Amino acid sequence: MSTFDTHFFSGHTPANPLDHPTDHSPFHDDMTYLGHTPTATHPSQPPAAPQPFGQAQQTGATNAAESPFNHPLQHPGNFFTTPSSASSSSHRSDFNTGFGWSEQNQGQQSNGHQEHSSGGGSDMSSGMISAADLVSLGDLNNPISSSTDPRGFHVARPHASSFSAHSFSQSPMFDHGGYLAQRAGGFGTPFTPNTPFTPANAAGGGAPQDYFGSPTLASGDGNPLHTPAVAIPLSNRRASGGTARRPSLLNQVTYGNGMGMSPTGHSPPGSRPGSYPYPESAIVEDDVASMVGVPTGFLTGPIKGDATQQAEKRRKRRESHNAVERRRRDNINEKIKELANLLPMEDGSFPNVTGASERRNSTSGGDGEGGAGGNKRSPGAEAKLEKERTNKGIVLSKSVDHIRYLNARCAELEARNRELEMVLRGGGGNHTALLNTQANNTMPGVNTQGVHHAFNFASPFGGQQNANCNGNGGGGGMVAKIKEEGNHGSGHVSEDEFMPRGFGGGGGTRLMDES
Amino acid sequence: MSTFDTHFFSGHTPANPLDHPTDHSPFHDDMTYLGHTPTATHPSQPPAAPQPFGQAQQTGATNAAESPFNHPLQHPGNFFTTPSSASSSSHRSDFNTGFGWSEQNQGQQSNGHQEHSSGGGSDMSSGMISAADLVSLGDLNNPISSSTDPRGFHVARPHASSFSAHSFSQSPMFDHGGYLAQRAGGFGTPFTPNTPFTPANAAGGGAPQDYFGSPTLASGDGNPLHTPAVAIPLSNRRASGGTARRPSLLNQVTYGNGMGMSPTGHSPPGSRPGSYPYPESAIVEDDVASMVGVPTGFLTGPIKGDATQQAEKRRKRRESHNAVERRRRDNINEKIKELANLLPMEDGSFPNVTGASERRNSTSGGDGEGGAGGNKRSPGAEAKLEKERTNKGIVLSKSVDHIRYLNARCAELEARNRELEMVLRGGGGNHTALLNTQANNTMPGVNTQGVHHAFNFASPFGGQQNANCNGNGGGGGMVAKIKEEGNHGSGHVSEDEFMPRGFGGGGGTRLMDES
DNA sequence: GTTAGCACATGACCCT
DNA sequence: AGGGTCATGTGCTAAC
Repeated sequence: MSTFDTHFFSGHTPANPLDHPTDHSPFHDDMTYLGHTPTATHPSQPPAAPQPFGQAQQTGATNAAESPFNHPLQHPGNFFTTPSSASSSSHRSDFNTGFGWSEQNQGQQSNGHQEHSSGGGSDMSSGMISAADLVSLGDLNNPISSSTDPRGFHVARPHASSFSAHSFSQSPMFDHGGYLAQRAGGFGTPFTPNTPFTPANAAGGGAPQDYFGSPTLASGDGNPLHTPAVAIPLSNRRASGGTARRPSLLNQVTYGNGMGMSPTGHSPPGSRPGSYPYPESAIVEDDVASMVGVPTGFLTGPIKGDATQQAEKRRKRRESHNAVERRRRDNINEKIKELANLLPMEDGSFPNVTGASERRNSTSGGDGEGGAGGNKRSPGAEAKLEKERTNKGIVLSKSVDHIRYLNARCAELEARNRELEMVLRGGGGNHTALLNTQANNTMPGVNTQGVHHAFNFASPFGGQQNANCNGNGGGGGMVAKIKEEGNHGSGHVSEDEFMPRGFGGGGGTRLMDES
Repeated sequence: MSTFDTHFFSGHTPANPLDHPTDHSPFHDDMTYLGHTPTATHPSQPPAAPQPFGQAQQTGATNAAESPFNHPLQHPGNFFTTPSSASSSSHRSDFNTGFGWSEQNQGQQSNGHQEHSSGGGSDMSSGMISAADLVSLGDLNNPISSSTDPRGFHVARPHASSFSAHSFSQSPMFDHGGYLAQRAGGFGTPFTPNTPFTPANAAGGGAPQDYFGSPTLASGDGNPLHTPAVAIPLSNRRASGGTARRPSLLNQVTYGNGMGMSPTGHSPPGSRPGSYPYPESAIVEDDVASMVGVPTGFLTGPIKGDATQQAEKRRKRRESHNAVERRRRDNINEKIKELANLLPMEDGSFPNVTGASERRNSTSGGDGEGGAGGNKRSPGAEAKLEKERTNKGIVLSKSVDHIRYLNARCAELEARNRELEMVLRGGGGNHTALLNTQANNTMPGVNTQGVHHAFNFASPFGGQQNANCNGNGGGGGMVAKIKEEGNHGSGHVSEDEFMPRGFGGGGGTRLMDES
């Protein structure tokens, strides 16, 4: 058995019925009805050799080829619609151009590994000072020592950070802001009315240190004494905040309102996101001294020796942790993006197919909707569209719906298969009836053919999810049993009224549990 | 057209072929082969009335009924395995008990709406003081005015917060830490060696204020002057950190090592997570004074008037923003949890089915694996198992795989359907051949029956994803075309080596693109 | 000691 | 002006 073939919950093998006194598991049902052995293997099936995680899926691959939707009736595909787009529904042609998903992905997939180290200069990017920092400043006789990760006072001088050169290739794809411009702009980013004093433009405008612009190590002079003379508003120096944020390539193409963007805001195709140092936060003594308004001498003395030790430790740990956390976030975002790529678009196509955006861009005026919209597309439409497209909550919600749909679809197909095989086996002589009657059944869900009676797939995402991909055939009793047990009594978890901004009932998921 | 039926990318209606000069869209393909009109509607299909977002899915509902896996060969179900469990693969029975997923969800879904307000006392929970706070303290003649969201000094006295009573029913389900104990413990939580001085136990141990224990408003005396006399280590008072963290019910059941847990650490079944006030961060003047070690008088004078104005504004916005952000997080987590519930377990069952955990708990020793493990299950096995189970990255990755599998499965079923219908239509007379030969074809992927030749579903998650749920029948050319276009050239986005900790190749997704 | 998981609060940005 | 989304850094925890 492979190292990776470990089963976590495998105490009871499916072959052992003793472990299933009341076996609801669909596992034991007859999948190979009429001798048909499915060949589609589940991803969990083969004990595959260990693979790099990021390569487990092919983001940006032929998602359209995976599309289960081919019929307009079956797949309106309005996966990415929003309630806020209600006003634009009258002229729908406003939104059919400039999607550019594939281009963005192309830009994103260039070079995989990216090393990044913090610059040498004083770390301006994240100036959060914790209360602990201050209390230890004022009350050094009361050290916090019992913690497993004791915090000391941050008197660490700016360091040539050992940012550990973690490799993470993904870039966050859900950046809806204009950080790209500020980041990619680097030094030259001009001040804009809306971005008053970010570290990026602060460094670019006045301070000599290049904390964000350079992807290489120690772009500054490395002299820790070079703390910026200009009093940078420290509201932008917080560690936990929008500072030192990596650009997002997803919106790189579509986002183009130019607000605060330098001409070089768009990084060239070859360039990479994540190529910024992302310096970790570190409080410099001088900074603190100026912050609290006490003379710098207050910080000198025996304090410094101990504090620097602690601070160095803390700093190191913080940086490492930040890198780990960043990788984790990137991974999650990557997965969400893959999910988004697996979801069908409004027209049933898939976002990553090459040519999809070209199709959308090509003949925007040629629609038959009576060109109400015409070309009066607002400049932010694409960005908005992209936002809706890449909203994490929406993507996840649609993914849930999509899986449920696919389950229902599989169940339907299997029922149909069983039907056909039964007829073919010679059970019923009504071949022509089977083949013809359903052709006229254009209304989904009102199927009265007799076989589908156990499953109403008209609203498979309604209250009762009896979509079992192997259908359970005529034996719908088990499904109903599970349904009654698990659903009505204990279901209905999410009761809040929360709806993310861009999320439409557009998903079309209709709940019948509300009754 | 409903308000929610807006199409974002709908400039080209599917009915208009002019918009698709080179139409890759599977939309136009023949889905109703042989007159079979699929009834499974896509979630995006009906222009449903707007629904509360959280109700769009039924978390914890009859997920098992949606299972597409019925055959052991087709679904090993080792979705939640990890490489770290390699050592335990020899005695797999160690991990087959105590899952308790359904119970946890039951506990989580009790009452939906939860109002929470910050307590009246001084806000101890989050004591982060930003650099901006300090710079405005020390350099008040240099106000930060250019920002659209200027930060002032936090001199706001503890306030009966207008925490805006946002309702959010979800609770975070991915809390792998022991926060629950500390939180639920509230007052009585004893000090533990590893949790030196959290606000919770600090409040419980010495300070009279009940900042975390009470779900109701202003559980303290409400007197803002009652700042704690004891010098609480402020390293635990940071806003951006683990403070004021809501408990997670997902691990509530399984997490039981008792580390730092009060006897009442486990909230009763009827109780709710999220019933803690989650006070927003606010720096009190006295706190700051004590923090920086300057006399309180330092903060008095003309400073206070201006600062309080600013601080109040900031505080309000911060609280609102935090609430919004919290809702967003909860929503995302809720969706991920739903995805997790849609994923099959190792044995093919689904986590939320009532009785699943009982099944797992019932006869752990009855496996036929040769009870190597026996009962030597480590106490943290369940927690660990639960962690693996609820790892966000794993869930998302598995979801991607699962969708791809379902697509492949649908395509396979449709091909089979087409096959059967062709035979039934009278095309080929080899009824028996069709019905019998595949029965012996136990090796997936080596199907040589002729119809499946265009699609090799043996490794549908390999390099080329040609799993189209409507199969495109004999016209596999289009799929191949898309494949060639979109995949090899622009695919392969994720190239990093990152693999989340608990994630095994256990997912089994094997990539063939590596060649 | 290292790595990883999570929730959290926050700043920046966006749109309405 | 308010609400929303995002990335970030952090503290805490567990596991290796």
